[in-house]
This record gives sequence, C-alpha cells and structure tokens, in this order.
Amino acid sequence: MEHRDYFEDVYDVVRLVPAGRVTTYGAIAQYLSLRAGARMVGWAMNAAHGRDVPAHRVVNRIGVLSGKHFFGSPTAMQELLAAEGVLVQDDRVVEFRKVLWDPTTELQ
DNA sequence: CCCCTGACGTTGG
DNA sequence: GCCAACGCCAGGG
Repeated sequence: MEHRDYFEDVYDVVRLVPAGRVTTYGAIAQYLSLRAGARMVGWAMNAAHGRDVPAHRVVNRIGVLSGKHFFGSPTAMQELLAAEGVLVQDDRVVEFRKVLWDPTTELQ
C-alpha cells in the first residue's frame, strides 16, 4: 500500500466492511501495516465525522463499542449495528468471533 | 521541552 | 481471565 495520507487508507478499508459484520482497529492497522498502530486508527476515526464512513462497524479487539461515546446518543452506535443485524449486549457485540470481518484474511 | 491523554493492543505475571 | 506495564503517534496544556 502507498504512503498516501493514511487516514484515507483507513477510511477505504472501513468502507469495505460489509453490513452485518464488524472489524477492529487493530485488524485495520495490521492490514495496512501501519507502524503507528491501532491507536492511530482510532485517531483517524475521530476525524471521520461527517465523512461517508461506516464508523459503527469498527470496534475494539474484544468486540466492545469503545467509540460509542462519539456518536450522537449513547445508543446510536448500537442501533446502527442492530439495524444491520449485529446485536449488542452490555456494549459488547454478541457472537463477536462470528461477525468479525478481518481485512487481512477476508481480502485476498 | 515535558507531561498527559487517548474510538488500542501485546506481553508477562 | 484479570491487571499492570509498555509501545505506539498526535495534540493540547
């Protein structure tokens, strides 16, 4: 992958996540070989507001909705996921392992 | 320039 | 599985 603005690279990957599936900050960082790491993927998402990016499909490594605070209401992220068939309970994605979509293994 | 704080993750105990 | 310590880079104070 090129050394273009990596924020854009992150957004491109997030846009590839199918509805009904979720991915993680770390998986994206690994797929793009970002030396910066998962933390900067989170930073990129921070700047993704208003952009055409399905940010609700990105959760942390154990399936927790760590970014829900950055959505309009406390339940907005969960509702967006539920509308796509991804159930959330106690801020955690139900059956996380099954709905996880890892670009490194899915995009070949 | 130093210190702290993150939409994070790995490692070691 | 839980917790603490780091590593990571960008911004803010």
